[in-house]
Amino acid sequence: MKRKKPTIHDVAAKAGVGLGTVSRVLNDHPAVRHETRARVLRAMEELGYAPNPHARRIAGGRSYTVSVLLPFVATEFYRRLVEGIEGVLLEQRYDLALFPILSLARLKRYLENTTLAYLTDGLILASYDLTERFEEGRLPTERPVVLVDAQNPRYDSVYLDNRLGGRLAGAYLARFPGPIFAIAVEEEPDRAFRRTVFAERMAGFQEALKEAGRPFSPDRLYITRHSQEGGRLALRHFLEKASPPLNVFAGADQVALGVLEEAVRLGLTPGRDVRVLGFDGHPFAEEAGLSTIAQPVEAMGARAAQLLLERMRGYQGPPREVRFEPVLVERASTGTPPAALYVP
Amino acid sequence: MKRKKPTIHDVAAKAGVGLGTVSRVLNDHPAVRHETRARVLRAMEELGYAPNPHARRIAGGRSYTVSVLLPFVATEFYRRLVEGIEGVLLEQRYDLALFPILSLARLKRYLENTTLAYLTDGLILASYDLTERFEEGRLPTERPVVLVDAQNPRYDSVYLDNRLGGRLAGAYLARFPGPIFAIAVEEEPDRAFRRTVFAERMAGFQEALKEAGRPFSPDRLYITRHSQEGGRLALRHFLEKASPPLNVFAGADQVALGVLEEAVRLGLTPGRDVRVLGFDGHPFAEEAGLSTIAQPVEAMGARAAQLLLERMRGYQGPPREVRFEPVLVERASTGTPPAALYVP
DNA sequence: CTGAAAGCGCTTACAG
DNA sequence: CTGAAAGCGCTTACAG
Repeated sequence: MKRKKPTIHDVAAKAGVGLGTVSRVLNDHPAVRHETRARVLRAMEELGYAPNPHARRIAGGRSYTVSVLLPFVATEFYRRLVEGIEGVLLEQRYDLALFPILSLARLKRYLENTTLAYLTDGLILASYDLTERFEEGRLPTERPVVLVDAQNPRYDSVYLDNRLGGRLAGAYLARFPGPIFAIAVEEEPDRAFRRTVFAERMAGFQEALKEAGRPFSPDRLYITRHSQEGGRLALRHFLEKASPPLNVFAGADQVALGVLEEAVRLGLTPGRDVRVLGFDGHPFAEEAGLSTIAQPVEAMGARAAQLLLERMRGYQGPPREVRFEPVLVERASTGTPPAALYVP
Repeated sequence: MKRKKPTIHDVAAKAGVGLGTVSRVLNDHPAVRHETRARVLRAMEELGYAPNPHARRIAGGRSYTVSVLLPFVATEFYRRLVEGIEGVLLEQRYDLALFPILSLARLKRYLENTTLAYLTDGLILASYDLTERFEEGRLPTERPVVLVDAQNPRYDSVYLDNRLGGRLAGAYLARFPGPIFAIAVEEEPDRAFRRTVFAERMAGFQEALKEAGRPFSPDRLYITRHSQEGGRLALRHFLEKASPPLNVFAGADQVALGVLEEAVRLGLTPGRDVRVLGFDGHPFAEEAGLSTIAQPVEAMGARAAQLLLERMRGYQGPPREVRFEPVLVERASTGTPPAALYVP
């Protein structure tokens, strides 16, 4: 019933060419005549050929795989990031292996030389601040490493200017009447990761408010974990301190969504009684009509993958820094027409 | 500086044996004299030899890898489950590849024959109810499949008796004076997964309460997402309906933790003013002194891995069902001495 | 631009 | 119990 999977030999025979030629077609080698390539491609098609990645790995002496180490938090941010990385990698016939870092012990194990992650040609490390965990702030690996959503002078780093995002948020909300509140997101203390992005957002936010002549008072800050319910609690808290209309900057879209949810539950009108501004620009924010500071997460992932690919191909230059800028997107939750871009 | 990694040839030469013998030692083949084995092992040690998994895969014609497909939710439950699975797999020199199912589209892609997950020798599917998504409730793959935290008559299934867990909770809380409340956990509607475990827990809970002569009234149920803040909101809600002391069953430890947190914030004493019972038996529950219905997650994962390994080795019998039973663990949050096991 | 050959590092019958 | 050989499905110089 099930015949054996076709191999490169079958393709070569069918196309009437040598093995090497088939391999070249597979690898997009330029030195193949157009017509030959077409013939090989057709043979593959007809045979239903799919290359065996393991054979490729042993013959090529590489793994054709990139490890992505990321915090074990299932948020939309990482979904988008992985999507961005994967897009670039698959195009180059690289596989992506995900290593959720459940603990620091596990991160170290990942880097041991007997482990899967180690057998990989390069790694992308997301959101991890290296300096505090490893000696000299270097990972114990000789493979190329690229950081994303993090920064370190020793590695190529792709990151968002979170402070600028906070500034955009502050400058924007300062235009509205009514008191201004903010929700900061706090990480679980027992995580292997400590992120500074939320603190940076808040710092930029307070900076901009001050410059606008509306300094932020600390008692208008609510701190919660990264959950929608956290946003609900925050709004309740704010409403004990002030009456609508009020303005809320949430450090993450998901939390902002909770503010919106609670506002509606309480019979308040978002965009009028409660103006809500999120941070992230996730797709669900658009559906919810949530104004937000959008970050190009997929593009950041893609860029990180490109930098890594270059390193894996031998690029030896000094560490590179790629800084992305967030953008304010206005929607109904701040009472403005949907999808309009705010240009200061 | 960096010499080439040693191969099986180097080991064979150093130990003064043939290639085959080294391979046999690697694979725990019984037909190797004890002394020979020791010699080979020593040679490996001295050389710092580590087998190349890719070579193994192509020579053996198998991937020596198991795919674990699981929902993209980073909870303690999945951390424990993966740990249990991995323990068994690594022992047998199998690798584990994690595939977080970000969407249904992605699940389908995982099963396509060009994709990584497909190249695997078997798969473990966690928490997924197949029947509603695929024709005839079968996955489009010919590899062995084992379900864990889920049940389907067509596949080996390893699961917890969640209803029993709910019953234990109900029978236990019925012993205490004061009103009884419950918190049900709801899944995000847009997830590719729909889990029935939380509903089963609640059904068992209400069943037991009824049998105890203390039927549960629907207005004492609060529904929230799986977050600690959800527990905080729930307790606030309950306190609007009744005064302490009151009893709360939370469908998940994390939510129960939020109840505890809020109780303390409000100056109430857990175990006296508010009795809280969780569900899961996660390590953090012990630290928090949280009474809970404990499930042996690691053991469930390990069992699933064993069943799969048997199938991969050719076992052809009919689908097997392995049912695990939860256990009530009493701690301070219900006012009882820590770590005592409740035996009805 | 293309073919034939060597080789990647293992596993697996097959003899002995 | 053990060795020598064939083979897994590719990639990569090397000729031409």
